[in-house]
Amino acid sequence: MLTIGKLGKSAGVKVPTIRYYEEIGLLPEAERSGGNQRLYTRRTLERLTFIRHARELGFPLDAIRDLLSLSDRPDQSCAAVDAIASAQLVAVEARISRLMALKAELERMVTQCAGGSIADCHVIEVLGDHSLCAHDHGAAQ
Amino acid sequence: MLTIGKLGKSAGVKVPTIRYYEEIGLLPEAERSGGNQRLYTRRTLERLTFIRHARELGFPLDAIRDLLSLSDRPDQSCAAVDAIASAQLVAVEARISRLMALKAELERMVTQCAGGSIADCHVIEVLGDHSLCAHDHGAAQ
DNA sequence: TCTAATCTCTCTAGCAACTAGAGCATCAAG
DNA sequence: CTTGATGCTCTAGTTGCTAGAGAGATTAGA
Repeated sequence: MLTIGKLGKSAGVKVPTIRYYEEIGLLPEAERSGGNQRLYTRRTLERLTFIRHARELGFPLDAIRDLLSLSDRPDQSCAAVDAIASAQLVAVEARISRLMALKAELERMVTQCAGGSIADCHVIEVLGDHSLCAHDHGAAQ
Repeated sequence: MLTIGKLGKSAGVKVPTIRYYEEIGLLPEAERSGGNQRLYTRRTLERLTFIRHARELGFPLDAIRDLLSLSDRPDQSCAAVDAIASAQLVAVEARISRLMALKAELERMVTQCAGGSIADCHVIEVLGDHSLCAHDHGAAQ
């Protein structure tokens, strides 16, 4: 059995985060030692590692919750899993394309800065007037 | 003078957001009508438009606060402005490259999904084991 | 002029996904 | 047996808003 600290270290997740995951029901309530400390099995380590990896891949906790409950039903079709992952892929692609537009605009702003006084600063000017933008960047997130 | 609703419509910012910006000191406290309703000048509309545009470009509110106070000192050098914009550019670039790694990994996961049962699902498998990843994606965001 | 619809006001609470800190209790090592 | 690391619970803070309650203000139409 692992204490919360060892579990955190093994999975690469901070201790308060583990308690948070328990609180929101992403991890089951842990067994307790005589002194009321949480004790975990290897099974929970796997589950937490899964969560951490999915978080690294940008999945929101709600999606992870769904993925976890799906992974507990190994005999079912993985279509639902595929749908969640595909949705995440679409979301990531959308964020990338928005960020590319932002990047282009920021580069234009910065390279056109003549390094003079703020009164002539292209950056300030562009920020004050969207119509000076070359690209049609939408709202970021 | 504009009411908060008209100001919001003109600048493309929701009414509660305007009040929030006032609360955190990003907008000055508005004048009030006899009936205690906020009244704004064209000057505030410009300021709010500036804020909205900077937000669309992904600047955090703290950076916007700095940009605004810099833009109030037109005679100073725009080096500080440039630094803020460049930092934002770097941040955007970093997020893009992280997202590209995520995208690659998600694509790999999704395309390798054979469409069978969850027990054989590549997506679930990869999520549970980071060493199956081809790319070294870091943490998202 | 009255009234009904639409603003606007303040206040609190909530979202995601944690992080930080206070003030204790417990545990392992020496 | 003590000491330092780790653990516990609880509250509150982060970012940038959004939603809702319940009340007052304003405005357009009849």
